[in-house]
Amino acid sequence: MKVSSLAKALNTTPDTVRHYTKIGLLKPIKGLENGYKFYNSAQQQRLAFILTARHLGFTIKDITEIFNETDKNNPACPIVRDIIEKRLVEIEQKFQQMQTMMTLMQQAREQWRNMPDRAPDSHSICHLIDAFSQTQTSLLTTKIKE
Amino acid sequence: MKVSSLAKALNTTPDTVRHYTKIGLLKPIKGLENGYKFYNSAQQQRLAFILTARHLGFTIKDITEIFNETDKNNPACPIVRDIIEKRLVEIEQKFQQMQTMMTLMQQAREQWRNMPDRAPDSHSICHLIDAFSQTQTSLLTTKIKE
DNA sequence: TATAGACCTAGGTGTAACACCTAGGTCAAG
DNA sequence: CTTGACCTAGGTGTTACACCTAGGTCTATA
Repeated sequence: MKVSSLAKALNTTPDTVRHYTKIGLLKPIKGLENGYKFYNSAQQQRLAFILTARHLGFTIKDITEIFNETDKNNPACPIVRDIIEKRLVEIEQKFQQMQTMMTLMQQAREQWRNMPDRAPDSHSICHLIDAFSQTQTSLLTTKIKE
Repeated sequence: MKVSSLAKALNTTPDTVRHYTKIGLLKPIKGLENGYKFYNSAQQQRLAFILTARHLGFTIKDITEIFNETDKNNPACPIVRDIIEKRLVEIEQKFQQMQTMMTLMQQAREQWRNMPDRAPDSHSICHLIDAFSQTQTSLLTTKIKE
């Protein structure tokens, strides 16, 4: 199989296949005459593995480490279990941060509905933004708490 | 104010201040003798603005566009309202995607608890990962639906 | 006054995982 | 024989900084 057919078969892009090849995750056979790369079914299996792992939040580095073991016939399972724990901690944290930001943005949108447009002046570049500065929001929080 | 004191004052890093300066968002005055950069209160205001906008999910490009207007004394409010809408759509979408991935990862972690370690063989690199391949999961979904 | 320690500069590199572009070679069909 | 679809290697762009380097500056102290 050549690049594009492999990509199509596994529902990804030729560029992605080339990328994985370039960084050594896939090892096609190079045609002697024209330099074209050919992927056999073992390589197809590898690509399928990579795509699934990426789908599960594994990084390219993670996958490289896994292949380092499996290529020596060592089981990857222990590493895989470790990795998912790490990546889950990370994603859960990012998820929280994202939610926090999203909520703030939604608050801003709502609050701004009732605020007029205003030209910038010496003490404010844009009062909409100003209303959400750290100092302003802490004042707000304080007020709410009172 | 020099770089570090400005950074400290607004609770950010000297590198961030230098970065914003390099890309033209901040315009300090350069000391003639030693080339040190000095930030006045207008620049401090700009930095505060940038930090708040970043906090609200605005990109550097967004902020650049805003300054393009405010520097001509045009109101930034209409742009600001537009931007938050765009960024909210984006973040809400990413949030969903992230949640989907996170849920899948959590499912994997649970499911893997009951699965043994296994060495790689010719038809499987790691059966834990395999269990979540597109084809496998669609089979699973099908089974569940039946 | 010499020096150490804290600060500053400009400029470069690294990050993640590809997407996209370029210039040029290859292949199959009509 | 040409056209169109495919391939190659290699380079750039994306985001917002963090970090590093080599070298100059400032200040307090011994």
